[in-house]
Amino acid sequence: MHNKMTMKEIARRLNISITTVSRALNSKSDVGEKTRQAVMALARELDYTPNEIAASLRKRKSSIIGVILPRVEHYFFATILKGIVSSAQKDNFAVILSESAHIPQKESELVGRLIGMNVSGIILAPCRNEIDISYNKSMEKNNIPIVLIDRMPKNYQGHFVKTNDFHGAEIAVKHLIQQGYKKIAHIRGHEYSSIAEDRYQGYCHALKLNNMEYNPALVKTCEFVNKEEGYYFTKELLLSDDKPDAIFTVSDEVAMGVYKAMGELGLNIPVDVGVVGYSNSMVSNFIYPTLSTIDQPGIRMGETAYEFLRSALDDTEKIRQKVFEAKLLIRQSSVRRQL
Amino acid sequence: MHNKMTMKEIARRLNISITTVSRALNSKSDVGEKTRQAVMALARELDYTPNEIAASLRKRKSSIIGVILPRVEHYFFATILKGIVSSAQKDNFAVILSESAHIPQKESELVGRLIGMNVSGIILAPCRNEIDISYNKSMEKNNIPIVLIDRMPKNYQGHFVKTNDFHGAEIAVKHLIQQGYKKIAHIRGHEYSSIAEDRYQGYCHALKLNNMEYNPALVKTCEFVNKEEGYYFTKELLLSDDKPDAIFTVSDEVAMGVYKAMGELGLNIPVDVGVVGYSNSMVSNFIYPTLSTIDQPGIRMGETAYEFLRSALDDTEKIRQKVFEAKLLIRQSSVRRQL
DNA sequence: ATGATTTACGATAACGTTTGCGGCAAATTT
DNA sequence: AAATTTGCCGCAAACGTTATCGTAAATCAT
Repeated sequence: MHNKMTMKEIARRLNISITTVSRALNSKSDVGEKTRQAVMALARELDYTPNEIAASLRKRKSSIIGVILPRVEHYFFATILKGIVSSAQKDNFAVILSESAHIPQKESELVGRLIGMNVSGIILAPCRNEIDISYNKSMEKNNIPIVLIDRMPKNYQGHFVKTNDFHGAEIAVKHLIQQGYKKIAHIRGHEYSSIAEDRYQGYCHALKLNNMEYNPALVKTCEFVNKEEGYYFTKELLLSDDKPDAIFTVSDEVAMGVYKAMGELGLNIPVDVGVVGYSNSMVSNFIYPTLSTIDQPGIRMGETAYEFLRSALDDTEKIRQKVFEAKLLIRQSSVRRQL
Repeated sequence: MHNKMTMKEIARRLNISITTVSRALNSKSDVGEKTRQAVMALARELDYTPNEIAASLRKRKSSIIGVILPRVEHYFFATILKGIVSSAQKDNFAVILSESAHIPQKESELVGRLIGMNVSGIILAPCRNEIDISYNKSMEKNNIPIVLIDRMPKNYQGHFVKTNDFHGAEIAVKHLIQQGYKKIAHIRGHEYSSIAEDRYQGYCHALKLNNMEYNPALVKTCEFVNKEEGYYFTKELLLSDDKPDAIFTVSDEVAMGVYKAMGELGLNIPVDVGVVGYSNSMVSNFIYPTLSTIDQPGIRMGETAYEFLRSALDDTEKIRQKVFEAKLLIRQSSVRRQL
């Protein structure tokens, strides 16, 4: 069990000051070429690894960014994470990952802890669309830049990266209409989720554009946004008087429940009922029939969020915002003529 | 832009020493009840968040653990990560996540950086099964405990959490045999991956146990272990003279390629060819026909790895090892009588 | 040659904590 | 009543860096 190498030790062995060692290793000016070489060589030989903790204490900022996601194992968030981690790694930035589990209070706590760790910035996928304390804590009080991803409060003014959920829903529903479906239901997410709200609005907008009547009985609101609810609401919808002939769901996962219910009811997708999901999860392309869905470029969103954060560290004025356009992937579940 | 709250500031306002503030906040002894209350109250009021960077510099250890995974967006790893993050959060431990991208040298670099960040331990899913430098760097030289997860070098002696890949493969193949399949192919992973090797050995073992001939032409080795290779090798297998009537794949993802190839060849699963995958990915239960596969409890593995690491921090002697038993999930893709 | 600038380095003080040591009352024991 | 323990607290030194400032020597311009 070796003792840990420090600059002090290198300085001692070379008979120079710690200051010089520091300068040499960080390739700053104010250090002679020979001494720099000597320091570098010895550092390599002794397998010196800089103590970034100490450095960031002194510099009052770290090369660590914090990431807070509602759920880490969820595929879409996992791809966002991938984008963040892989691009952060190129810059030698570390990523501290935490999970809010969709609990606003936890989210706020986590922001506090991240600040305590001197992270130089935070990427946050908020659980709700409220004006939130987390944001204030980070940005205004501690001057740590924050980039919101995927969801965000209304009238939010800061950095963000999202997809155009309104438009995504709109083209999904428009597509169903073009396929000849007449009564299109929507299984949506909570009211306090900005993405669910946007998708719902997009759904309404598409109906209006095509002179189709809006029927509140055809809109169901999930609590947990999972398969079980998709299953439950599909049964409810299809066993009611107002039987829809198409269902647009807020997520692919919910659509999985729709499929299951359809199977039990002996209904054919897409002949009897058309289905369009949201997110282009792995599953959607392999399920039978393949599920039409809206593609969200998770990895690129993660990368972009990281880049925004990085540049916000230097230039604090400019506000960076990016809306990725949603893309409709037409597959079997919504194409009537196919059969 | 407020200035950051520090113990010094709290001390100044209460006219006491920083020492006392520290002791009060960390609820140590040697501090009076009234002063403790006062400190706590003021800290809350000022929204003080401790600077953990400074603390961990002084204490020479942090409440941060490092996690290195080959790929973060891969479902199985994402579930492991979930297990780690959610249990770490309960202890107020932070998780630094990095990705080795299956590159051993990167893996080794990352271990170095994590050590530089004073992490108190590392959970590592190694890319290869070589005796690796990363491990030595962490454990022996710096005395930072490390827990390997999922894969590991041969003859590895330290802490680990894995599943019984040998047995998993064995029961998968045994199941195919019991279903009456006679020529069972195996699409496997790299030789230098311990899990691929174990599964391959399990495959061989099951054949031997059932007096079935081992035919090297029926074993294909992937380079990247993805859909494309599954597709490619399936075509190769089924267009050859030695046409198998069942395929056991090293992962569900590879099995996706198998499905695609089957579709193009007009072959029915499971009638013409039986398929069993590995990992119980989300997809497997929704694809048509549903894919029989081996379940790996990713979340529990992550949780266990974290617990091992935590307890290794206190008790450095004991070596902790856990092998989760693999579980066969029989679904449609391997059940012949169904049709 | 003389002054002005540049180069290369060191001494010192931070950054915000924790901790060993010691002080000094009050409380308790002998 | 003296001796000891206990409770509460502060001083000062760390932890391993980096930033600021100063300074001797070397180089430059005049």
